[in-house]
Amino acid sequence: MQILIMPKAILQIDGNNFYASCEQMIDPSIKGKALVILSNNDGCIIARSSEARKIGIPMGQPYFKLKNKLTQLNINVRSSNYELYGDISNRLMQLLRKNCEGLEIYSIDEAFGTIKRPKGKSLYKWGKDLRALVYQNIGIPISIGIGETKVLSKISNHLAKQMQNNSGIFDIGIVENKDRYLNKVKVDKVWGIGKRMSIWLRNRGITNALELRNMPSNQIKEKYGVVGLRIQNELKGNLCIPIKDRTSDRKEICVSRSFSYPIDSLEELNQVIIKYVLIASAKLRKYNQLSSAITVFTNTNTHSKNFYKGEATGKIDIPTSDSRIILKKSLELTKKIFKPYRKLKKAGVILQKLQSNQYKQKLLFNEQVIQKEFYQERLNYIIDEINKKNGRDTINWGSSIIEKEWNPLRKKLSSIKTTDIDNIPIIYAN
DNA sequence: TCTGGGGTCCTAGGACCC
DNA sequence: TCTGGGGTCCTAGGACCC
Repeated sequence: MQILIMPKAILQIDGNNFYASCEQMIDPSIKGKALVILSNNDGCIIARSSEARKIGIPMGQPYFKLKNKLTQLNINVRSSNYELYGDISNRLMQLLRKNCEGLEIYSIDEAFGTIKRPKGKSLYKWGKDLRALVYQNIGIPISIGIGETKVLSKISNHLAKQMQNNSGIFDIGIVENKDRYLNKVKVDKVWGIGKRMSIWLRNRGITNALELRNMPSNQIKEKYGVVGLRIQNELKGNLCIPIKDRTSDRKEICVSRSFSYPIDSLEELNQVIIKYVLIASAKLRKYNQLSSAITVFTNTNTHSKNFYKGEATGKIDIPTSDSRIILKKSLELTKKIFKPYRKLKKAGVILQKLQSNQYKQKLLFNEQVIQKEFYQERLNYIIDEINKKNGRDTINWGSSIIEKEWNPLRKKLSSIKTTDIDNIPIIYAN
């Protein structure tokens, strides 16, 4: 991991209503209209266009509860199309990287950047130009918050979204009356303050960012240790959470899904675990990393009475990214967590203890083993390449043939116009 | 009938070592 | 009566994030 040199200004950039904006970008017929995006299995609402937000459609609600209302109000609905969002995200991040000094990609729709601040000057104009450039090239509206630390730039972005005339840009690093702005931000909107902490703070009369910044730090430290202290320090303008280059230093890789219908046999559970292991180990190879521990887990419906959760972890002696070795281990673990007569609703695998493959232990054994390892690596590589070109399931291990029906439902999926050649829009010229 | 998926970081406590 | 002190490593679980 590379920690970048302490900068003068931190930027926090995010795509507005990112999933909804992506959908609206590829389908002009829903531009400017109310739209919601559903999670896997079309379960919950996980994103809304600003129009849907204005109407008062809540976030995180189960779709089945709101289905009628959405139809009545004529609100557009889409299943989540992660291939599309991932592709747009890559383009966005590439453009941002070109225009910032340092960049930390924080999530699919969000990044922290660094830029030198011209002495005592606001970066508002600079941000406005960047925003225009992104809209022109990617077609997605963004917001930019600027401040001295990550926590302050997050707050700045939050405020930017509320200011009608600011075009989604705000620079809290240079404003005259900073405290007045901090006073406006509710304490639970501060980055790093979640449900538990905000209840604790409110019980002590701390309701906004300004009060949090000014409260005695020993109280925070006693209750929330360095984590709490860091947030307070960042509010004071002292950079404690560095900008990181996280392109290759993931700590774990998790692949998990809910099934479209419950599973109750070991064979079926094995099948889905195999599928998830293959996705996870391909990711591992993509990031040039090796894993030396794996966890598999499964559970029944979280809302049911006899909730069951099984979890097992196993070590892999020599760190690897070889699908076959990881598969073998994961199936041993699957046997441990399977319970008959339980209607399993979800399962997943987590690859842990990741390390870079630059430091791979060389085997000390004979030539034959090295040869075998070499061919194994080639085999994995070739499978990845073929799947990258032709789609994830083009070629696969014999054991992973899977019944389609377990795969999550996406009834209202948009087509993938930017990543799939068959879906490229056709324009007819007269 | 129906309730997402993928991460990070920190701490406490146990096992073990000298 | 009295029961060292310091350290590391690992794991489970909490809290938070998008």
